[in-house]
Amino acid sequence: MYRTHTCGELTAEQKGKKVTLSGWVNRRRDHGGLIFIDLRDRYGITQVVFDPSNDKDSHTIADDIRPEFVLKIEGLVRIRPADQENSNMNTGAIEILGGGIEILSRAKTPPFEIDSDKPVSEDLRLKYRYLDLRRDRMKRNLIVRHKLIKMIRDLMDEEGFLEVETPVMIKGTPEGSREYVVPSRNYPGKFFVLPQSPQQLKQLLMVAGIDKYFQIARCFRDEDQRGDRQPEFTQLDMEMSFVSEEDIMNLNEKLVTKVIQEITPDKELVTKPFAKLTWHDAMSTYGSDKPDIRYELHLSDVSDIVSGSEFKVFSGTVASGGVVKALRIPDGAEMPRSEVDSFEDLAKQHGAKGLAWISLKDGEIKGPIVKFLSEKELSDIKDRTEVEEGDLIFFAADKFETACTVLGAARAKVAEKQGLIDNNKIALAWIVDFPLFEWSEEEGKLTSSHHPFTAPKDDDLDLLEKEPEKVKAKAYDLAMNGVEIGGGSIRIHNPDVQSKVFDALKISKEDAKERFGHLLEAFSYGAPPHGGIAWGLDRFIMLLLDEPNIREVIAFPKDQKSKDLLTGAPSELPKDQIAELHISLSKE
RNA sequence: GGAGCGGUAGUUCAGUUGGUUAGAACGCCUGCCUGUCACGCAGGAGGUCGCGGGUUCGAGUCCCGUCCGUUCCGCCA
Repeated sequence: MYRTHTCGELTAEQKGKKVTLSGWVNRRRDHGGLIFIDLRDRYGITQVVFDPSNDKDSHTIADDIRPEFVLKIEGLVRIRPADQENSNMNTGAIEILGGGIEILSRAKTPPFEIDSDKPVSEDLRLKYRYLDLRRDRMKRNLIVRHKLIKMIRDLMDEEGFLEVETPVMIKGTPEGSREYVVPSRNYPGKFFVLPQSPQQLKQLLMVAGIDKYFQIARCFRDEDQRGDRQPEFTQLDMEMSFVSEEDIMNLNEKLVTKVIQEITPDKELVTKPFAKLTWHDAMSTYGSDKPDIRYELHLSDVSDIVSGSEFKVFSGTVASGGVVKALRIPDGAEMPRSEVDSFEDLAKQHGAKGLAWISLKDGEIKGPIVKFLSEKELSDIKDRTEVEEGDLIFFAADKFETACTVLGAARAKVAEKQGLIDNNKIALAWIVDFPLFEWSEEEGKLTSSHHPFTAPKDDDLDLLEKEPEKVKAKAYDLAMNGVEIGGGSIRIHNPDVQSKVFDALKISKEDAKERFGHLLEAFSYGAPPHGGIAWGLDRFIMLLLDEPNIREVIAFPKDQKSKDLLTGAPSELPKDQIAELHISLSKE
């Protein structure tokens, strides 16, 4: 028998008991006479002491062992001597008097210290992920992740949902993100793809009458990575029949709230109920469609004030249908020039041509653009932005979305710099009334903001043909502390509406049939009104654990170039295997 | 595809204006130590300064190129 107990459970209650523990050597302290070994497993750490006067042989072996050796240790549980308790350890009241030691496995010196929270570069951690996972931080993250997913499964079950697994090899329907492609040995020139989400399959389940479906679903996207994106990631995917937007939001609000309260009881959920913002208001007020509403700092719209201004950058933008937005930076007037420049760089990164500013110092308005603005304009701007002595105001003049986004980025940067963000708070906001379509410069046509099955608002149905860009969607995103953690919609179940949407997207009937025929046909056999939502589970866990990126909550993540540094994937395949798949590789 | 930051000992980093033998901490190795728990003490080993080229009497340091990592933009229905 390898163990009678784990390394995390022994207390004074087991005093005098003969026990066997197995685990890794966390640390060894050799006092010449006494040798202390901290033995570690998934559950905790227990101190073992080897005393030559008690057992000479064990002491001799203990002398030879090193960190990360795997040991089986037998011994007696005993209370530590007075004043020798360690209150930092769960097992700190006791120790094992080592009476037998077997080296189950020797270990090389690890490339980084396991028993330390000192930073280690991430490529090294990923290459030796199995060692990284021994460390407290990652162990904790995996445990929390497990708890959270188990809790979700239980809650969904209580709500009457059925978990249904959907295939991971599906038909490619190029629309949106790039798909990972799987060749098929039996069908030359034909391919499966991995799902970006189980979207169409869950809608088919609604047609099948499953009514309330959910799945902890692996999804795949062959796009460039970010701190909160991975090529494969996990969604809590759900779909319901006979529901409204409110039904779905209410249910999810209940779930999210319960999970947060259970998993992070120390955090304060400051939005009860969740905030609800229209997409337009979120953009206009916070400069983001996933705003962090833990702090104020609102954008103002000064378009009307400067529409007739001599400053052509402003008046010209308004004349051509754009807007002029303003962001007040508290105490920004003392900002060094270099910092103002850094905001301008940020603005340019987000598509702005520039970033104008004025400041209020000693009761006087200063700044390079002041001379172009009239007294009245300046005083109206002061009133509108509620600027105070010592503040600075940034202006962005551009198309609505660009102007808002630019100042939204500035807003986030200011909040970060000025420490306005309280990490013990959680703020959740529903973002609703998204535009159904958005203009794609690249494709020169409208594309779906969400996906082509998203239902338009009932009131906007008349606009579908004439002014599709004004149509709002029955869609909703959930933003948590400035991160999008979920999104969904009511789907179209009416063939007429669907075909109008395809028209607006310039998807021909043939095209639609080729790509979505299976779904459209299914809808012709009695489709219930339905809708759903998907959470980005990794992101959600990341936020709850205060981790800076999604990789910290995934056991074996890819790096930013979508490589697996541990196994070396992706890798080349033998020529005959390639040939069998009817693929030829282009030569550079 | 683009931009920023980074790459120096096993690890995390420092390295001044270009100047002798490239340092620190932790880790590792050896010895001593019977109550430590980040044990302590003494000693030691350990470096292609990512790679290639250039400037220079002299390059970790400056220039060019390149590779890798990371963050952001594009992209992500």
